[in-house]
Amino acid sequence: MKIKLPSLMRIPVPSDFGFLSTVYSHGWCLLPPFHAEKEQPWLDTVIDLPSEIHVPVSISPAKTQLIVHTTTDRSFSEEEIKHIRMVIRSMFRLDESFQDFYSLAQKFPAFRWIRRYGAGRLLRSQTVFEDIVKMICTTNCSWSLTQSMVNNLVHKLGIQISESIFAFPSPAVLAGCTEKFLREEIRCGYRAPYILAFAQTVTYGSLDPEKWRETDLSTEELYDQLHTIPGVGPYAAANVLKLLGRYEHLGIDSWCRTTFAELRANGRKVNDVRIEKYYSQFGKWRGLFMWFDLTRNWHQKKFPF
DNA sequence: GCGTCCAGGTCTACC
DNA sequence: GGTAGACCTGGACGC
Repeated sequence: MKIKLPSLMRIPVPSDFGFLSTVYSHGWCLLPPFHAEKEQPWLDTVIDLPSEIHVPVSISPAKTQLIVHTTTDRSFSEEEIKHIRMVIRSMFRLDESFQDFYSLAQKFPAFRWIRRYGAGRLLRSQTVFEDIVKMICTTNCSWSLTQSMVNNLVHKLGIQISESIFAFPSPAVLAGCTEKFLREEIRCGYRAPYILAFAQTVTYGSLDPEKWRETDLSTEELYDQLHTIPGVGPYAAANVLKLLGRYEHLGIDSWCRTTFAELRANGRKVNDVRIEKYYSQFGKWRGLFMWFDLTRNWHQKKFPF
């Protein structure tokens, strides 16, 4: 039986969930298919159904719920509606428990703000594949170049939904590209062979990164597997791990070093050993503590987007 | 407008 | 195991 997707789909959220704090938890909300307007309480994106239908949605918060609007007037099966709901819950990390994280944060006065602001959740893409491709695009370049690469990927290879809305390209589409195209049209530079090889391994090989969101592998085993992907080094592997719900690695980059130095060392240059040592007091949550420590100003003053 | 320099994370070759 | 250099791009800067 086919039923119409309601223009208002409502998804309950946990009491410790903060919509804006999650949307602006890091830069992903500015990379398409995500689209967020400066501090406006909604997030646009495109949900890809298994039937290869792409559904544009706009998500906004209510008191204890997310409200999902869609502009499409097509009908959806119950399974498709279930899929849309599951994807949105996964993007906003609604099914992850942050109780232990908040309990630990409460013990440190400097970190009590995190729960107060409903922060703690890191926005993630629809698929692990998309998160990894985007993470490779953040390596060794400025944020503006990352935006340029992802914009090109989506607008030149993704399915067009409307005039301005595109879906993220599938592994198969990326696997069918040439290295030359990725270099010259997407402007990926030397990352082109890495992205191509990853997409081809996912499409034609045995690698299924989506399994990593539900796996019995230890964090170190998972880290090692991520590290085997060409183009994914310590920084990228650690930050993909955070999007998989594992926070034991810090994923320190140059911005983290500079910000830590300003925040906790009076501007003096610090090495990674000192940063690791400082956050080791937060145990398995240390990666998340580091991130929200360094981005505290975003939440308390003004999001930098 | 043009040329040069620099920052950024990963990989590879070398010691 | 540690280190140096190459990879590539866009932005900043000087002329």
